[in-house]
Amino acid sequence: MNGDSKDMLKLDNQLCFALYACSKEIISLYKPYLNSHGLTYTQYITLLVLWEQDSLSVSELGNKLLLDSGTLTPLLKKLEKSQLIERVRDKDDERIVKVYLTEKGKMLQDSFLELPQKMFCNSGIKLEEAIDLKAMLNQLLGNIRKL
Amino acid sequence: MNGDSKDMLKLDNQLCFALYACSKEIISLYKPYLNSHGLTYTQYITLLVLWEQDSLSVSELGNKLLLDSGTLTPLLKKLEKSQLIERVRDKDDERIVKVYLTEKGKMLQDSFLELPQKMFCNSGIKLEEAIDLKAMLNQLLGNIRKL
DNA sequence: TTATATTTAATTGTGTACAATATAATTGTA
DNA sequence: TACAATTATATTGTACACAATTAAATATAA
Repeated sequence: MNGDSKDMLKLDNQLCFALYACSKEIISLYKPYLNSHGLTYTQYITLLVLWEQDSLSVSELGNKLLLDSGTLTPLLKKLEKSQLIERVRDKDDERIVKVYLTEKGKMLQDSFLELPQKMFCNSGIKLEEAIDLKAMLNQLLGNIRKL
Repeated sequence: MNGDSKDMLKLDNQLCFALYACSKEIISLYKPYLNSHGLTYTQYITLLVLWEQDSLSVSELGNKLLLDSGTLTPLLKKLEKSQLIERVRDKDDERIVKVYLTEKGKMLQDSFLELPQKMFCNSGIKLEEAIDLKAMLNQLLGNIRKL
């Protein structure tokens, strides 16, 4: 009984560590591609959201990316400094800062159109498995965020 | 064609983001339990390894946890300050720092014996799914680390 | 309408992560 | 034995990540 409990505490039996490690390792596969454009992974997924829907507020970005203003504010300032986005305080509600892609930011999307395919190949995973895996992750994420 | 490429770039189609988000959210479920013992998640998994096998070097810990000395050195110093471990430079090879659990560090394991079960319930995932999910993650991790 | 509450970003502080570099100890080899 | 190459850890610098707090703007209620 106590032995079972100790077994469950082994690193290799931790689903959470598998997630944590996998996440980091996959992100590290992105780095060569992203670095060559001066981007980090977090900056990249922020751009993914904006390419899909421009002119979001900081909190809307945070809701989609599951990041708070403590992470996003400095990150967005960096993207602004590299002239990929603009941060504009909303005229109607001055609490809100809206984020807009610049022309340079919009154009940058073209450089990444092939990246998902490239990353998929790098991962060496089968399409079926990738679909299953993502479905399970999304369901798990849904469970957690309902709490 | 171009439309497909843009679809693939949507955040919701990114396996990597699902992993990244899931990892963070599950870790956040651990926080209440860990904080009450003054631990972070990374400190916790470091202790998991040491509870399984005491007296590892910094690089051995790093190999298991997929962390480098830049992360581990300050983390281990914090665990040492809270008297859960000791860092001892190896007599035979002075390059090596070995990490030992203190009595207090060994005892602490008892406080966490029920945590895996608790976390599993919190996640709301089915046992079968958790097993499948971990198997897929470990295989993916294996693929990546073979590159 | 004025006081209170809520919302939104920004700031501060702590703790990872990791690349790049530094330093010291050890090993391999001419 | 010297000395170059390697190994192990530590340090530095940059960038998240998030809790807690602050501050400003807006909404709500008495």
